Amino acid sequence: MDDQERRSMPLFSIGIVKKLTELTARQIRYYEENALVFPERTTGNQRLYSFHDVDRLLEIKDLLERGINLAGIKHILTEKEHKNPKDARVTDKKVRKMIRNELLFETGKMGKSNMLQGEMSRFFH
DNA sequence: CTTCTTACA
DNA sequence: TGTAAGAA
Repeated sequence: MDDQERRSMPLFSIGIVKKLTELTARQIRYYEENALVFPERTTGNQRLYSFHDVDRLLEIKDLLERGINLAGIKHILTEKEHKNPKDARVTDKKVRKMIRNELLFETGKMGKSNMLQGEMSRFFH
């Protein structure tokens, strides 16, 4: 099995992930509700996170600390998946640009409240 | 004892 | 987000 498979292997309980990410169980579950991470489940319905999931959570945590909301983070992560179907990574330059735009959006410097998904997409490109 | 879901401050 | 409840 290759690296990709290993990184996607469901291995950690939410308790381990809490320690690894420094996030609360509440947050970890909440981000799942918002489709930011997709942990597997055991037969007993227990969540199992992979290295990939942990990486995503750390990224979410970082973005959150930069003042970006879940919607913005979702777009950024979705963009990365779109641009990186496999491994190729998004340039730091592009990430900074998306973060800057998100911050502007948040600050409301361009009339926030109800920007539609379509506009949001164009906004990020 | 840990985790899950649901609901409420 | 935190936390309480009751179940698993």
